Amino acid sequence: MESMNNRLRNSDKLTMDVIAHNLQVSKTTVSRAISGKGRVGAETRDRVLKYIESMGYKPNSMARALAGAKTYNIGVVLPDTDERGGAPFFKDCLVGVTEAAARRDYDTVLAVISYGNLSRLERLVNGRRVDGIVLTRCDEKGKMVSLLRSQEMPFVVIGRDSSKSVYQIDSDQKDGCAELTAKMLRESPNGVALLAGSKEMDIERLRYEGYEQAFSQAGRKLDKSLVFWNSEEKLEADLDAVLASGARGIVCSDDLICLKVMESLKQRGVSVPEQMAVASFFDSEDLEMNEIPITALHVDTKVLSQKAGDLLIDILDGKNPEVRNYAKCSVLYRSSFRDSAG
Amino acid sequence: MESMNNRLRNSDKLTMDVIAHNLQVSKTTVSRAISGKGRVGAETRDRVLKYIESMGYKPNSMARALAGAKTYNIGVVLPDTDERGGAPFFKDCLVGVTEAAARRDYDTVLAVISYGNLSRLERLVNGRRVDGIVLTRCDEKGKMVSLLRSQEMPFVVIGRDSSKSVYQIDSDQKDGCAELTAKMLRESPNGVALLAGSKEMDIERLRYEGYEQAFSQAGRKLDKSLVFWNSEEKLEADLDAVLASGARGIVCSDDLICLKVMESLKQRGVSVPEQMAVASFFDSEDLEMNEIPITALHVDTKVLSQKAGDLLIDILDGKNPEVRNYAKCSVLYRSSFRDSAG
DNA sequence: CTGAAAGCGCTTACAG
DNA sequence: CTGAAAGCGCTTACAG
Repeated sequence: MESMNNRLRNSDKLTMDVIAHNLQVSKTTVSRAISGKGRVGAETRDRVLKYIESMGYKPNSMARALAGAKTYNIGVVLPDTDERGGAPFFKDCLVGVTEAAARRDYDTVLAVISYGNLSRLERLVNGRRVDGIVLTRCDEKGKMVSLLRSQEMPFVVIGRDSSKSVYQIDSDQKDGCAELTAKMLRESPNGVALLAGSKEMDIERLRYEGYEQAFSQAGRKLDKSLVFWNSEEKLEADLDAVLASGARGIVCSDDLICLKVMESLKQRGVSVPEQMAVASFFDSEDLEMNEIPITALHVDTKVLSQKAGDLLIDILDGKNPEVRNYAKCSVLYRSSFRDSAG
Repeated sequence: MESMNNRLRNSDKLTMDVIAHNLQVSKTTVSRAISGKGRVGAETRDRVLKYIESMGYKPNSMARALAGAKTYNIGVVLPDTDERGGAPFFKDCLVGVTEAAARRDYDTVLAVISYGNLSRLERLVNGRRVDGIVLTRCDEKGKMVSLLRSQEMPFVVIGRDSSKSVYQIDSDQKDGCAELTAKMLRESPNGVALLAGSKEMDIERLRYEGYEQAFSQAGRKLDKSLVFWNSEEKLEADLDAVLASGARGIVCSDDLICLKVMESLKQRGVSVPEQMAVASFFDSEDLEMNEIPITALHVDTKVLSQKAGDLLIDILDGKNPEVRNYAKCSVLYRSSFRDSAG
């Protein structure tokens, strides 16, 4: 009878009060057993844990949020535009952040931003509906950063941000370029040429550093005459030089240059990869869909965004992580260059 | 001095209590002015509203959630798989639902589901982190429906669901087919042929109904000899018949049939759209990318999902909407058939 | 190790 | 039309 009464009471609404009453302990003890914070006797803790498990009790998240001044929600900002090929990137971001968040007991709330209108983000931030924000690729990042700073809302950026004080998580292109170059170098005794873009661009210099690093790590001499800057503008001449050099491998700093290289090599009757290995430091669908699919350095958006979620929650947990963080790039081997070692 | 004191106090943390104190009214009044529920003098209301506006006050959403037993969050479920071409669909769903939600002061929380593991959804539901759920295309919909029902969590499904009691929002293919057929009929005095799939399939019969409707609405006689079921299997024979009939238009019930039709017409030297107009009742990227881009009925995922969000919130607001709801399809005109009227 | 009590910032009967 | 007060379901000093 007694137990039946309890069941009836409980089935109505199971709260810490009810649990405490049924277990003859205090609400405080129940709370501590669940959260793991504060001392509780091991025996008591187990009893509580077992009971809530058996009853399928889940703490009310809103009450927890209010009392603890934490929402356990993180916001993810994405643009409402559908740029060509952009959708997979954003879906991967969302999935990655959400998985990382879920593992640490956070949920993900969306803010969809139209150009010129940050109201959706303001809502999340001003209404304190989230504890922190992940910013994905979007216009007006600058404005958002100002807003978040002024409201003292913690945030991280997926991708490179020039500010030294913005938590960010980017792909480790330098290491990736080094890895790809190293692989090619191993099979190309006469060197590997680099067809790069403008030296003025940070990203181009970074890729060059990776290229450089592969040589020094392999203990090989870098032949500067095989490095071509601004290559789009004088591709044919550069390729003449590469072919004359006897090098059997080319790395291109992006997909556009690479596509042109492939076309020119085809014109010249140079077969890829038999006579010349080719790879790109930047992947794109066009590389995959090319007549001869092209090996390229690939950024795994899901991994990148998982790290972004983890980074944000580290910050929320009061840890002091690095401001700039990098996720490893992977080489996606396709026909234009195969790693015979692997 | 006094006012400065207030400013200092307020800048610390602006709550209803502080506002009530500063305005010499009760918290109750402030709350009512903001929510619009319960009577407040117009003058008082305006004073409150003006004040909170000037102070940039935003009610704490967690407190509101706890007190009101409403989270003002809706959950959206999506799979973690990246099926080919699926990403745009899910991004559009998310954006659509989120926009509809935002307009009605709700936020969107994600639940990413891996196959065989509903724990992420359970978290949202059991922890009462959301007031309702939007289910997108995913495996295990059946299990989810059971879970949601057992927890009495309101939900809607994007797409057709066979259950008569599941709130759902689907594209209005019947009307769309009718519209497309009607347009073609107007320019094809000798009739429009339908190359369909299996009569056993609901969706195929539905499309046929749309086709039929176009005839009756136009006051034209439907020539059954121009309707071909299971057309994939005997396409050449069917096309022989269509061409012999003198019909100048063909609608195909899906993209696969349509692609085959285009190929066969090319073989036969029949030029599209000059000698034969062609369109599909189901769009796909392949239709857009075809040598002759093909006109097709298009489902606007964003509109569909906006309606899903609105439907869910209608339910949450205690309205009693229809169980089955439809969003208009639109005809995407491409080269294979142009609407000369438009 | 454990508990009584205050407090998080709202909403909403209930009583003027 | 307006307010005092209880309550939403937790967390967390504070005091044993």
